[in-house]
Amino acid sequence: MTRALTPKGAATRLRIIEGAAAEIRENGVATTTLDDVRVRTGTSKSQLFHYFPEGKEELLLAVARHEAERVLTDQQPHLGALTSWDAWRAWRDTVVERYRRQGRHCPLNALMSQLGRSTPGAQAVVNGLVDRWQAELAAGVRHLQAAGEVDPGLDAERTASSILAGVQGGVMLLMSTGRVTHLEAALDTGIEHLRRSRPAPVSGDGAVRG
Amino acid sequence: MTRALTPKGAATRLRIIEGAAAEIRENGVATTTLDDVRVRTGTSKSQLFHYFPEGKEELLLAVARHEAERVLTDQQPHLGALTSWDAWRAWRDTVVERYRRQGRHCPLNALMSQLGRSTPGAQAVVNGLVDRWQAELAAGVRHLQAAGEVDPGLDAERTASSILAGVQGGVMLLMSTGRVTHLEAALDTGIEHLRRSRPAPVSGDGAVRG
DNA sequence: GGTAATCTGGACCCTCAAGTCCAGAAACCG
DNA sequence: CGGTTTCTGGACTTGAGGGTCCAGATTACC
Repeated sequence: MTRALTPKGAATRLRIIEGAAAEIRENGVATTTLDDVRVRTGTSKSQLFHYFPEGKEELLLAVARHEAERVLTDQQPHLGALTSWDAWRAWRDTVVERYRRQGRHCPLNALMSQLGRSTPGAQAVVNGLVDRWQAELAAGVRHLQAAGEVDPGLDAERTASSILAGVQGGVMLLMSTGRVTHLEAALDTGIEHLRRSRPAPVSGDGAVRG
Repeated sequence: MTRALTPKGAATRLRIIEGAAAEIRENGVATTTLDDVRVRTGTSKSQLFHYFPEGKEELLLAVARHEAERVLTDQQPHLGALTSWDAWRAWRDTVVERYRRQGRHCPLNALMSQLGRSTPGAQAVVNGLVDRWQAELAAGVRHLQAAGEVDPGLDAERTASSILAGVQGGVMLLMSTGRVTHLEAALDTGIEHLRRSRPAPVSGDGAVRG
């Protein structure tokens, strides 16, 4: 992808990406100019184009990749180990907290709007993120199924897909309205749905709750 | 809001809004210029500023209002009469079809990203849309509750909120990935969740399905 | 019909930000 | 070291697009 980059060069490149990401997180992608990035990162125009020959587009794509990575890592370690109801709840809380803090800005969404979703590069970034996210959730569903906590007849991928949609929509509504209630409602409903799916106890155990 | 507008003027103004909306739907807000709108609507620069003195911002806001209205009317008549499971299913199908057709562009989302969500005007548009949408869904939930089809203990607003989040996220994922499965999964899960909440039949009627 | 408003055409301006260029400093490599 | 590549600084070009202006056409209203 990038050829021959001395340590110094790599550091500068990274500094540019992180500076641009911060700038965009604070002021939005629409108002962020290369000059803003230049000033913030203490670089010059030529450096920007040295490391991102395609110009702004390429830089934004790199920032998008960076932000997509953040989205997932910010949910760890919970997202990677959804093996119990408690783990699911911890994950839920982490997500709510993460986005409550982020508030009304969603850098990734903004970036995508800007880049145009049809660009192959943008496409790849978002597809990768969605696929990985959904896979983790599906794995979590399967864990619960294996533990007999969830109806084994449930389609794990489809359920994960629906939970993911709820999270996405909740975040979008948080951005738009400033209220976190949609996100909470979506997460709670999703988990509740899992819980209630528990198969009618074939062998004793009439209790509703574990 | 707008004072003294002759019929002719009103027509021109509307033509501008609709032309701009179409342009944005086709090419995205980021790439749409006033000149594009001008050409498409057969108007001149001075007309644009005559009808939208604040310039592009004001025009985009008008377009956003227009699109927000479309979002709701496109779901009618079903959204307004969610009084039975069949009505809910019809609504579900309408939504899926509507967004499948719309494909990867979401004018409203793009508009919002562009306008900045903090602008009071943009704020009002999206809040109005969300509130009305959620209210209709909540009304639908209450209908089912009144008919004894849904657990009366369920918080109708919160449930509506969660369904709405699912739709929003499903649409966003449709835009990003091009696949409609998330939206379908979210809607189906939401409705399924309502169905399963049905109180254990106190008086006979052991069947699972109506 | 007159006059006062609204409406329209299009040339012009002006800012801002992306992108280019080249020269010079620093780092790598034999 | 000497040559070559990578890296950096900053002035310059370019063009797009939002916004202004004013003169002239059209319409409303008495």
